[in-house]
Amino acid sequence: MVPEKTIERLSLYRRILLQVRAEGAAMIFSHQLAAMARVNAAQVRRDIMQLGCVGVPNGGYDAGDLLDSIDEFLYPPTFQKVALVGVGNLGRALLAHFAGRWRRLSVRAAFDKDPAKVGREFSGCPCHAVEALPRVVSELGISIGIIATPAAQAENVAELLCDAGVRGLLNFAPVRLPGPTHVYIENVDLTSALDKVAFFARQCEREALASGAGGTR
Amino acid sequence: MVPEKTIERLSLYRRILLQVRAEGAAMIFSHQLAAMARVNAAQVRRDIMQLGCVGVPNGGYDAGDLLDSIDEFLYPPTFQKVALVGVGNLGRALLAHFAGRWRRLSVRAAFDKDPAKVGREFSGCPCHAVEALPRVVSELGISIGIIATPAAQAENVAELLCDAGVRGLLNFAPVRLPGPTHVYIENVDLTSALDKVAFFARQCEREALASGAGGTR
DNA sequence: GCGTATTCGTGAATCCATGCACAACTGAAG
DNA sequence: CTTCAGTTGTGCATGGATTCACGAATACGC
Repeated sequence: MVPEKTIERLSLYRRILLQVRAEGAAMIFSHQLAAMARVNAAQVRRDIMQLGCVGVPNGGYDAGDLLDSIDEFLYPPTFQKVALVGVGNLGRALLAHFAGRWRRLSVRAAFDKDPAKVGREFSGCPCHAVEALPRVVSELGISIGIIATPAAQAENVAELLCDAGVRGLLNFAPVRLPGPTHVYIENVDLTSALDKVAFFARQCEREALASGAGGTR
Repeated sequence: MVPEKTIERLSLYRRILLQVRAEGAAMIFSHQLAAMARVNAAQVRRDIMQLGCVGVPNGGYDAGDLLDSIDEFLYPPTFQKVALVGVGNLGRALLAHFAGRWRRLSVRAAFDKDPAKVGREFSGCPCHAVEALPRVVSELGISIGIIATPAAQAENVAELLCDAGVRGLLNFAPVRLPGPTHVYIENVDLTSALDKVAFFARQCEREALASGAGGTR
């Protein structure tokens, strides 16, 4: 119903609006928001329409109202809990990155199979043994899983999480996870991302040389 | 010319093919690759066409040839060097994640403004002061930059890198970077990603409840 | 050699996202 | 009150990516 990209942009608008409000601006125009988010102004207005939020012609949008509408639209009325599996370098970085970033969403449990990590806390989040996953996820009512394990374990972990009742997965392992019905899966492939940048960087290089417009190299 | 998504998938196919070859299979069909990459078989064939690589009807593709073609297509003839800025939690995780993963691509320099980090090595990559960035990037011939700084510094760092001659940027800071011509920019927004999963997880939840088909919660 | 079942390559159709352009509306100035 | 510059909301066109569907080609069994 609501386009995926719109959700991503709303999350971005929210951060921009927080900053805008901190600077004291009460009203904001679509083209201002668009410039800061590096998107088209029409796009911004379309996205805002999805919220049911309206602006006034020649008046713009009320930054506070907009922020509230995004919060209400994007975040749940009840608290939403997240679990992270794989407390390696990436897992710890994600825990630190996500800690305290939301009001009604937080990573409440981490899991790892390394006994040295079990029982410790990482960025305020307790680490359990993987064996305890079904029980802990169930008991805490966790609805989202983040997978930061090596590729080999990813599929297994995904199944564990889904069986335990999770409804969304954010996967950082370099494999594409299958999508069981009624579980939303987002794959973030860091290796592909760098491969892509490397490829198009070379293409830019060639274009720059061909057109004569160019950097230092 | 070549679709962005195709490049991402080729990177994925490559990893799958490495595994397939390790298991001893010589030939592979488009539908097999498609199943493992969770995409459509026609998509796989289209992507492979871009390589100029051909298969034989009813015979499939030669896994080795395919792998070589992808390597040749995706990776540069000359070595490609990468710099990472921001050696925080995320930066260190990325250094560890990317270390030794490619043959003709590697992260050769890291930068941070914390004097305690300057001079040390992280995952085999030396950390320099940010002030040294223009010189080091130039001297080493680095063509790609990874930004893992807080949002506030991201734009500045991006400009530094571009001025130093970088042709591609992979940005993990929670802001959208502007795109100067002839520099390819990829924004990876972790916060948006989790927001998106959280949103659609709730939607899945509702659907599951509505349809009666369901998990444990 | 021949028929059959299977797969590749690709034109056409479909779908989704983005950008353009304009009518409708508002607030301010004269 | 009237005019006018400026903004919102949205129909329409554009474009890119994905899927469908089918002709052409091939391996295999007999």
